[in-house]
Amino acid sequence: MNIGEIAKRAGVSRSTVSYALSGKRPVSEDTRRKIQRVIDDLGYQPNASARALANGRTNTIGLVFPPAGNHYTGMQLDFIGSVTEAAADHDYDVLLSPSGMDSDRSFQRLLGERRVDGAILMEMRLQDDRLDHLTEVGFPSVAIGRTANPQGSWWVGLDHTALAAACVHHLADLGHRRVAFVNRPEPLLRAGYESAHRGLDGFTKAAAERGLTVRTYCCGDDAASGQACLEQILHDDPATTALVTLNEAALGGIYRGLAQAGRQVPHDFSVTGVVAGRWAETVTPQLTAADVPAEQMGRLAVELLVERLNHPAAPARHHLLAPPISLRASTAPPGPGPTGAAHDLGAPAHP
Amino acid sequence: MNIGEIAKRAGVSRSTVSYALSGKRPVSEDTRRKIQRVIDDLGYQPNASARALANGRTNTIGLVFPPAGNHYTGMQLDFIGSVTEAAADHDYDVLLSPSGMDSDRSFQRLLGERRVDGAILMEMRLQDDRLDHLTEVGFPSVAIGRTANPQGSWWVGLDHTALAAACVHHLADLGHRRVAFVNRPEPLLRAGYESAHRGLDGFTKAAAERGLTVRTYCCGDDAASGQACLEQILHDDPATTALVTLNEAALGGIYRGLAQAGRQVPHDFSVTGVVAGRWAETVTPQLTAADVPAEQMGRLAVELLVERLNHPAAPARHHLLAPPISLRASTAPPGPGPTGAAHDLGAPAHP
DNA sequence: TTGAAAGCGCTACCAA
DNA sequence: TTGGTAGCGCTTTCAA
Repeated sequence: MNIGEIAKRAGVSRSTVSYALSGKRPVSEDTRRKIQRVIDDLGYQPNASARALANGRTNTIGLVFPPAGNHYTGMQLDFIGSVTEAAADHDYDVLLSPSGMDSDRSFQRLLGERRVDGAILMEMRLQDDRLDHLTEVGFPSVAIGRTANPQGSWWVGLDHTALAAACVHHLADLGHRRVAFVNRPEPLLRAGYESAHRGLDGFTKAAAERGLTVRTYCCGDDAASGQACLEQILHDDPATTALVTLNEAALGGIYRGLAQAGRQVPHDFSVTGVVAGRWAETVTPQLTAADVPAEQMGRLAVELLVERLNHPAAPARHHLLAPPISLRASTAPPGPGPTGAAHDLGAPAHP
Repeated sequence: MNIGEIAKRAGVSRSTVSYALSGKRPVSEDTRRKIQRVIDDLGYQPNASARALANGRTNTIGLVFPPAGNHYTGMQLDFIGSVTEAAADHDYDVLLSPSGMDSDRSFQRLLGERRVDGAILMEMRLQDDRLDHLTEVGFPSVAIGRTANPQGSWWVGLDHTALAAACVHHLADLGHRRVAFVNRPEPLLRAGYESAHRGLDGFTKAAAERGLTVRTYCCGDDAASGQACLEQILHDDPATTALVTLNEAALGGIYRGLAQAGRQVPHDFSVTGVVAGRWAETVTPQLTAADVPAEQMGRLAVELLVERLNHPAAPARHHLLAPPISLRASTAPPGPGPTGAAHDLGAPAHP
């Protein structure tokens, strides 16, 4: 059933039906009611492809979500969920593309075949060929994350530098002097992942500023790697009393490694980092962390994109978020150190 | 740029270009090369909407993934990831719909506006209005999960009954007599969630068979609820020595509750259940569980759907999976009970 | 306030 | 082996 059928049954022309639907031209209350009745009776819905072909808009946005290595992280799920729901609120559908690079078949389909009106990019890199490509061809997009040079582009990002620094200051304030940093997997760092780089930067600078002794590690996105990484940390410097992590998926493994090394959190060892709140609360003790507001970020990204689609000439806008650290239960002043067996020295070793 | 432009530059007709692209009609090697050259030069890609309009296929599949309550679970992420990648392998794109019900706007768009060729349904209920609707209008779909009466429909599911029963037998074999069951949230159970119902069934029957004393609980999909639920369990029957859970998101909270109650896993208390392997390994000790093969299920669902799309008259097919229990570290023979302080009975040497 | 008709870009039928 | 052309179902301009 198509618009012609509706027109015939309502005794009007196809254009009138179209206008009655879109409201782009006045239609007498009478005919509009007549048409609506037929539409309701037949449960008519206009064909999306035809509509897209005729007016050049698909009412679909592309969500480019490459796997971060072998698999996806919990944070990505939060983004996908919030983007999809926000999009639905604006009557947009979301088309998924698992593309890691500009040259992916799936990415090419998205753009080249004009399946979507605009795109939201996840897992940004400091130099991002996907974004370069989009900007070059003038395709509307909003990034979750920002490149090294984000001027003139649309994005909603997290101030990873400030967040990692805040973690360092928090630990330094508690009296920690020897702190490790657990980053995302090495391949991602090499690929130029924004969060990994800026986080590392923020950590390093703040640590230098506070005169801390630090070591930095890359760590696979899974529990086993987290555990291995923690073992490495304690092996490299048993006097380490705290760590900062960006690696949500490794968190469970880090805790396990700590437990097996006989370090109790937070008495013997403090853990903090940048992690979506929902996942920070699954570990025991709950993680004191800068909570990634994934829900809000997804929603903002959609809103920016919709705005951009509606106003093609609008100047670039962005949101840089820097959520505060949520104090939970995984940090405390440093304990007596690796040799001590007592867990009850109320006071920090280094005030 | 469109197919006409290509035709003009290659000095052939539009139909020839079309056939050269689709291969549905022989084209001389000469002209095909000429055409290909122009296409490569201009980077031409056919417009998806036009193509969809002309041949009635969108090359897109819909993934209907309703939030399970307030938010999404880790397992859903695994499904989304595997479905998207499997679809990409078949040159299909994936359109997301957060629809919980047949009547959702987003669901109606998917079908009514013919945005997709077929759909994959997640979060099945025993009576599922979405599937009823799809079947009624003859829309090709594959469900991840199955209804009470799955005959004649396409699905890939998990034998939750057998899986939950296997957990019970595993615990009974170890000597546990008082066992709790931690289900998905109550609203989902009331809504008729398949996994929640069949899991509960399998648990109850197997427990009766083994003469166990049991209590069953519903539990919110988050750590806080898990903790609260565990407290309730120990309050209701402090002699409980083990539990079976389907609730992956509550797992961290369950462990926390156990720790706070002074029960060590697995010495004083055993935990097992049905959980995607990746998440079972984030807790310490790692969870002995029937691993949900989410990756495989997503892939199978796509393959079934593609088969169905290519052979509209093919008889319904399905896959019922029943993965074995992966023995990890969270179960052991029951300890001395709630009063005992000794943690060094016959349990495994390794914490 | 309404209708007729020309596209949108592609596919596939009918002829040659 | 190729070209011409009539749709696919909708939007929108032009006329009335």
